[in-house]
Amino acid sequence: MRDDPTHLAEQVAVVLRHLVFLLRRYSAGQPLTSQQYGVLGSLEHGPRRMTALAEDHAVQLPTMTVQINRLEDAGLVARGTDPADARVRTVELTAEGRERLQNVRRSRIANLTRELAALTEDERATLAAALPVLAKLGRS
Amino acid sequence: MRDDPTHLAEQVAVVLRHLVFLLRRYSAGQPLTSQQYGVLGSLEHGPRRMTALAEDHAVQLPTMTVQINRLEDAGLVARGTDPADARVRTVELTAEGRERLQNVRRSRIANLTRELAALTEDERATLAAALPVLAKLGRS
DNA sequence: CACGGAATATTAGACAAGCTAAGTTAGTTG
DNA sequence: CAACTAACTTAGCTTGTCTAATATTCCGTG
Repeated sequence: MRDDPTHLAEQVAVVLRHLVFLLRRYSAGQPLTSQQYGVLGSLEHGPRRMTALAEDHAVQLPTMTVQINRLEDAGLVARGTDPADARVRTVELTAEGRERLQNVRRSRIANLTRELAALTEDERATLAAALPVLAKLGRS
Repeated sequence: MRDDPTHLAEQVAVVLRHLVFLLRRYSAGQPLTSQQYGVLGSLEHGPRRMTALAEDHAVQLPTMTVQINRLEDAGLVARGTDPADARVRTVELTAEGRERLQNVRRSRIANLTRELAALTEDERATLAAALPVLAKLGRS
């Protein structure tokens, strides 16, 4: 009964709700929304096309168009074109976008680090061991 | 270095993003939104007042008013009044609301259970051990 | 090479979820 | 009792998402 998947599932469901809640609290009051930071993150390693961004974030293309419009208005990304295919629009970080991304990432990591530092070493080890398992969920 | 909080924080951040993503995918296409199910869940153990619901879900009162309006229109909750204080509106599940909540919960648990069943017993144990630690995050 | 279909993106229009500010009604207190 | 406070609701805004419709470009076939 200790490792009954259904029983475990109920506990996981509770914890997941807690975590979602936490994340929402973390990102309240930031200059950009978490979705927008997510998009910036996708551009970290170079330009991407609209379709790729939409797939990355599991949204429809028009949704991504709206997001990129706003980020472009804010000067954080720039649109370009693919020389090989004029239908394709590319998107890349501006210098300011890159800076913003780094700042936010640092602040997020710092927050999390503070929370993790409050745990015991055993707890951190337990958590670290579970991360690969959590990462596996949903990949099936 | 293995248990350096900053390093761990980076990994946790990645996994959390993954989990949020997962949850969003789970709740796509359901008849109600996950927020609405969340509200139904808060009513499971009896009537609550608007302020209490808003606090539960960390939203402002007007947001909760809108949610309850929709759930009331859908026949899933009913508003009442507090006999001791006429300013207070209470909200409780209707029979249909309770049924809907149970259905969704069953289906969610079933989904999660299926995913967990695909793991090895060791992985489930690792996950189970980490749940209390995850639940501790953000409580500080 | 012209034409039709496929691919890429944007625009338009809808809805949910959140916010703040302002309004209403009902208790509470000097 | 008048003024203040508390509990909600309403109104109006922004963001994020969707689908449907449109524009533009590419490609394959006759």
